[in-house]
Order: sequence, then C-alpha cells, then structure tokens
Amino acid sequence: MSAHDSRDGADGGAQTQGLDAIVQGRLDKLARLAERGPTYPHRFDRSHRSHEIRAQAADLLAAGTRVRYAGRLLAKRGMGKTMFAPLDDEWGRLQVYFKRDDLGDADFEAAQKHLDIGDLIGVEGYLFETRTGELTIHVESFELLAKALRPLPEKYHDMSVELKSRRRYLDLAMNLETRQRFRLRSALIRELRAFMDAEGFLEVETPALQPLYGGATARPFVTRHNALDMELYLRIADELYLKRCIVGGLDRVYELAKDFRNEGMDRTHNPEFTMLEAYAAYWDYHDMLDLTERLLRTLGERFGAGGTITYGGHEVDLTPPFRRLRFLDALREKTGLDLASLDDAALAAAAAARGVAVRAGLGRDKLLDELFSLLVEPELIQPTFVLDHPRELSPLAKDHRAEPGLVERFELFVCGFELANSFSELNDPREQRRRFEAQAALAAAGDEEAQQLDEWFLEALEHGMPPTGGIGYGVDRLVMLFTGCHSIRDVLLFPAMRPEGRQQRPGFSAEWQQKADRGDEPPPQAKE
RNA sequence: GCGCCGCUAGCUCAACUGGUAGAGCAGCUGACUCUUAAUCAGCGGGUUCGGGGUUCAAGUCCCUGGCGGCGUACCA
Repeated sequence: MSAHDSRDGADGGAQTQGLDAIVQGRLDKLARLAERGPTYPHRFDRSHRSHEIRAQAADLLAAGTRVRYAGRLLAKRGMGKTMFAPLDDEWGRLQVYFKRDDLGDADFEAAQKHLDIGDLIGVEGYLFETRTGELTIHVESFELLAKALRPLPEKYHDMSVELKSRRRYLDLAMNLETRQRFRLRSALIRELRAFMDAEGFLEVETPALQPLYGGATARPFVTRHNALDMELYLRIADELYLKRCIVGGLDRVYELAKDFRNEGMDRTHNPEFTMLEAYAAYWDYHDMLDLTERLLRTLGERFGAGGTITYGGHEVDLTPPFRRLRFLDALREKTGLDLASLDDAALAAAAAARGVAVRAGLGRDKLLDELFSLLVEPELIQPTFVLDHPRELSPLAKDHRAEPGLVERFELFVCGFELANSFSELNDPREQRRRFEAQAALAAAGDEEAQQLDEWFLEALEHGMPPTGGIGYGVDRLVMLFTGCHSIRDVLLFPAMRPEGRQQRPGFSAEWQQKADRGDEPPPQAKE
C-alpha cells in the first residue's frame, strides 16, 4: 500500500456518509500511518502479556523495566497533549499513556489522529501508576500491527444476541467475559481428557463419515462421496465403532468428538455438538456410575466453588454420592399409579391426562419416557442418577439382571439437563439382532429415528465382545453448567445459524458489494 | 414444524390514533499534559430487512418473502 497525499482524508473535510465514510476515513489514516512505518508488519515481540504484567507489577514498577505489549485499542481518551487508551489482549486490559513531550510531535499526532478504536497496536514503554492507582504503560514508542477499517460496536450496551453469535470475533474482542468463557470451555475439555487418561482410557478416533449410522436414536445428515459413488452419513454417535475397539481388545477407550443430528435447534440443541463417549471392558453400568461420580467430583472441585456450583439460582452440590432414582419408582411417586401394571389403553389415558400428546404408534415405553420427561426431569436439580429404563428405548443396552422388561441403564440429571447416558452394553449378538429387527419394524412403520440394522457391527459382536460398560457425556451441557449459560449458543464459538441474506450484508463500498453480488447464491436450505 | 414478538444511522435504542425519522455511543472539526462510559463546543451520517398493496400521505395499516428472539414439539 502506497502512501498518498491526503488533502481531505485524515485531516478533516471528509464528506462523511455512514459506514463507507468511516471506512474511507480509516483508509486515509492508514495511508498516513504508512508514512511512518510498516502498517501490517510480520511480527511483534511481546515481553509480557497483560496478566503477566499485572502479576509482576511490583517488580516491574520498582525496576523501571521496559515492557513490550500488544493488543486491541478499545477507546481513546485524549486530553490535549496526552492520551490514555485501554489496550486489551486475550487475558485482560492494560491502559497505555501517550504523552506529547515524551513521544515527540510526529508520533504523538500519529497516535492521536491516526489510530482508531479497534486498531491492533504494539507498544514499548515503562510502567507507572496513575494518581488513581491504575497500572499504566507510559508509551515510548508504538507501532500499528493492523488497522481496524470497520468500527467496533458500541461499548456500553450489550451487543444484540444475534450479532454476538454471528460475529463472535466482535463479542470476543469487546468482552473479556466471553474470552474467559471460551477459555473455561477449553480448560474443561482438557480436564476431561486428563481425567479419562488418568482412569486408564485410551483416546481413539472413529469415522465421522459412516456408511450406516447408529448408536443413537436420531435422524442423520446425509452427504455424498464422489469417488466411492455412495451416500454417507455424518455420525450421530461413536458407539458402534468404539465397541469394535472393545471387541478387538482395546480395554478402555474414549472419544471426544462432534456428533451431528439433523433435528430441531433450541436452547439446548445445536445440530453439531460435542460428546464424550467411553467404553470399558469387564465393567457394567455400576462401574460407569462410579466413574461418573468421580468425574463430577473432579470437575466440581476444579471449576466449582468448594465442590458446588450455582446455576439458575440453584446451589448444586457435586460431591458424591448422588441420589439414585429408579425410573419406574419416580413415575409411581409422581402419578400415584403403578404404570407398569396398566394395560395399554389405561396407560395412554393416564399419559394424556397428564399432558402427553398421545399419538398413534407411541409404544408404551415411549409413553413412559414422555411422562418422565414431563413430570420428573424438570425437578432433578441436584445430581440424580435415573436408573433402569424400559427396554424399547434402549436397543443397545443389556437386559436388567433382575428386572424383566428393563435394561441396565442410567442417565445423570443436573439442573434438569441430561448430562450422561450409560448402559451395561448388550454383547449377545443374537439378542442384538432381535433388537435391531424390532427397530427395523419401527422404521418400516415410519419412525424416522429408528436405528438401522448394522450387519457389520453384528459380525463384530459375533466374534465376542466382553461384558462392557459404556457412557456418553454431553460436553456442551457440562460447559453450560460450569459457565452458568442457559443457551448452548453461548458456549459454542460459532453456533449454527441461518445464513444472512445478501441484502443484509454490510458491504462498506460499492466495489465490495459488487463483488458480493457476483458471488454464489446463498446455499440451499434444508426443507422439512 | 407450529405460535407469538421483533428488525429504524456503524452499534444500542426512540418516534402516540398514518402526517416529510430522533438520541446516546462511534465518526468528523476544535479545546484540554493523570483520563477511566473522560469532559466541553460544533458538524455530518438513513433504500426505516426485501418485494407488493391500501392511502392525498406508510417506519406505522394489509399481503408476501428473509433473518432473529421467546414459547412449543422432537432430541443430547
């Protein structure tokens, strides 16, 4: 970019008109800054980051150490021949101070007139404390690292929810709490790995592109492989591949991965989401329950306050042991009826009376599940294991060792969220085939979520899978719990959103807009 | 999917029963050598989400499309 003389740009007289004029003004200032040095340099040596400067402030102040610090300029407070400005890096904010007498006329004018809010700059200087005690860098030299050609959003109202999600980089740039939230997410995921590793589990990777989908009850995304000339599905669960690992003798495996489910979106559902699935040979669901208590205790100690967290006004204690609640007992308690002993018609009537939308084709187990979601789940605030579910809902779980009609399964609920789902895994291939066939019958009857019969998985089971405990944890929901967020969007950097319309695109010049207009049509949208 | 609400300056929002669109922040000009949402004085900035309609007149009413929020349904 060449410097050009700017008669009317940076020095005033800009015939301003909205965004285009703001951008033009900043381009002009960029040209002026180019006269004094590189405007998009290749690197900048930082001596400290903001939290390091704060941590070492006493020493740095006493020694008069020079520091080199870089970040985004978030405001300018000019005071005539001095200027204060907050400069944010990932970890926080540090104020910098420009003084004409110390910088010289040219550099001070460059800072005062040609730097904009939003610019990325690097400074070198020494620390001091202002009269009010704020730690500040007295700038001896500075350089532009990148120009903000567009203005940042307004600083003291929240950005709209939509803008925060669509332009996450702005939310991150403007809000330290947002940066901290995603740092916490990262730390929590690191802790999950560390925990599983310490428990002796091996992290593995299984296909996200699958010729058959399975391991959960959900509708898949379909995609296409050209060279193989076939349709593939994006995985809805890792389960069937992880069990193949168990068959092969990898005793304890886990995978932390994205699953994809082609279903509705709301406060707790994004079409792609992160799940931690784990399988352990020779374990049953009781072992998995113990593991889960250890995990929640660990997370509570590391990310909570004294093992407890506050969510939605509830004080939640993550110290085991957690409450156990048998599925049918909970329903009996809520309804006053022994639902298992009712005949189909009586059960349907009881469900309808309590607000379940009874549809044709709802099996009795599904009716029970709906009743449970409606009556019991919302009240499960403190950590609660719900145990021993009806069989139809769990085609991959082993029959209960003592209770006919039930399977060995538990779900962990906290604050009304289902955080984990675990089984004693079905390992009898003959029974597994019967369960798949029952699912196939449901599919034939029009249930789009019914699971597919997977011959290749059955073949693996026929080679012998040891008794196995399995579990899946909803990672995004865990993060919500520990960050106090009530929408999954807030814990995903880039949540799924419909694309913005072309006419909504805020192109800042006719040329850019033309470029945009020549681009592709917006991608076709899924229809239902 | 369905229902309700919303979409106005770069951002956050006003504008009554229809009468030629305003503020704060940001921007521009000027003042100010310890500011903290800096302050003070002045100035500019609009396809009121797109399309159609009713009307002398539409940000406002009607139809239609887009996007979002909330609720609801399915699901983790």
